[in-house]
Amino acid sequence: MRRDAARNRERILDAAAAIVAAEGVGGLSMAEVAATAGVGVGTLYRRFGDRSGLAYALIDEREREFQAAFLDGPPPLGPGAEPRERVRAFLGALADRTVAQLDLLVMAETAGPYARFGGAYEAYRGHLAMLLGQVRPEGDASCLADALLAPLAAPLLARQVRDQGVPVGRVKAALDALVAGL
Amino acid sequence: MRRDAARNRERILDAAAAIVAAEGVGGLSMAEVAATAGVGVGTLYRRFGDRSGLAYALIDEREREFQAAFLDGPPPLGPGAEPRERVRAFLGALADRTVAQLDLLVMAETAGPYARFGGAYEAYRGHLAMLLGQVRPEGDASCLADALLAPLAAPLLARQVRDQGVPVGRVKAALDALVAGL
DNA sequence: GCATCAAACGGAATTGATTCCGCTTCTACG
DNA sequence: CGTAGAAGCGGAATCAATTCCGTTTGATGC
Repeated sequence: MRRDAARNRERILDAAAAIVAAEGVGGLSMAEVAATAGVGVGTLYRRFGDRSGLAYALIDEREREFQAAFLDGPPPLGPGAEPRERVRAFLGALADRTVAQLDLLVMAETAGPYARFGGAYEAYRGHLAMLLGQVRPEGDASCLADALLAPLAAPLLARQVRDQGVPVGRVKAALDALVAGL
Repeated sequence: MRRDAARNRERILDAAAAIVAAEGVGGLSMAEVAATAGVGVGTLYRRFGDRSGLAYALIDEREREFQAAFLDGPPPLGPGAEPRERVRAFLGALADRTVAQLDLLVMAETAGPYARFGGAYEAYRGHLAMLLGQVRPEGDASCLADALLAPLAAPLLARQVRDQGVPVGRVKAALDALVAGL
C-alpha cells in the first residue's frame, strides 16, 4: 500500500473511533468520518468498501485476538479439549464478544442484506463446522454451524440483552441445551 | 378507516404487487410505488410506516393463512399432535413459507436493524415458546424459541438456499436434529 | 533529478428512504 | 343541509450512503 494510503487509513480509523467515543455509534456517518479525518468520502469507500466494512475494521483488533484464541489458544476454546466442550466454549465466547461490541456489530451486520456474512463469518462457520464434524460425524456440520451461529446475530442479541433485559447467561444456556442434544 | 384511506391502501398494494411482478423486488422503491399508485409518498408512510411495513403488508394474505394453520389448523401443525412434533412441523412450515417469499422477506427484514422483529415475529416466538414449554418444562422456552427462529432469518436462508444451493430440506433436517436433542 | 503511470484522492452528483407541514376531504353531528 | 375538526393527503425538503470521474501523488526505472 502506498504510504499516503496507509496514513489515511489510520486517520480514518482514528477519526471513526473518536466519533464513536464522543457521540456513540449513531453519530458515525460516512461524511462526518471523512470530514473529521480530513479526507474525501471517496477515500473511505476505496479503503473500506462501505459502512459495514468500516465498522468491521474498527472491531478488527479484538477480532484478531478472538480468532487467535479459538484457533491456537488454550483449551477449552483452543485445541486440546473435547470437541463438544470446544463448541460450547466457542459459542459462549462469541456471545460475549458480540455483546461487548454490540453497537458496532448491529451497525455492521445491518448495513446491507448480506453484511452479516462479511467480517469473520466464514471463519466462524468453518471452525464450528469442523468441531461439529467431530462431535457428530453423520450430521450436516455445515448447516448446523449456520443454525448455531444464527442465534448470535447482533440485532437479536441486542433485542434480548438490551431491550428485554435477558442476561447473556440465559442466551448461552439455551445454546448449550441445543448443543447438549447433538 | 376513512373510505378514501382504504381505497388508497388498496391502490398502493396493487401498485406494489404490480411493480414486484414486473421488475422484481429490486424495483420496489417508495417513490415508484407512490407514483404508480397515484398517491404522494407521505401516504405510503402514513399507511405502512416504512419500507419494511409495506413488504410485510404485501405478504400479509399468505401470512394469515400460515398463522391460522398453526393456531387452528389440522395436526401436526395445529393442535392435536405431540408438542415436539408440532415444533418440527412449525419450523418446517416456516422455512417453506420463508423460502416461498424470500425476496420480499429479505427486503422486509433488512429495512432496518430491528425490522426482522416486526411482522409476525412475536406471534411465532410466542407460539414456539408455548410448544417448547410443553416439551421441556424446565427449559428456557423463550430463549430457545429465539434460538430456533434465528436460523430461519430470510437473509441467511437466501444465502444458503439461493447462493450456495443448499436444499431447504437440509436446513430443516439440521433444525430437526437440534429439536430432537431437547 | 525526472518522466511515467498506476494508485489514490476529493468532493460534487446521484439515489432513495424518511420527515415535515400546510392544504384537502371525509364524517359525525346539530 | 352545513359545518367543525379529525384524519388523510401530496410532494418538497432533508439526510445519509454510495458512485463517478477529473485531478493529484507516490513509487519506480533511467
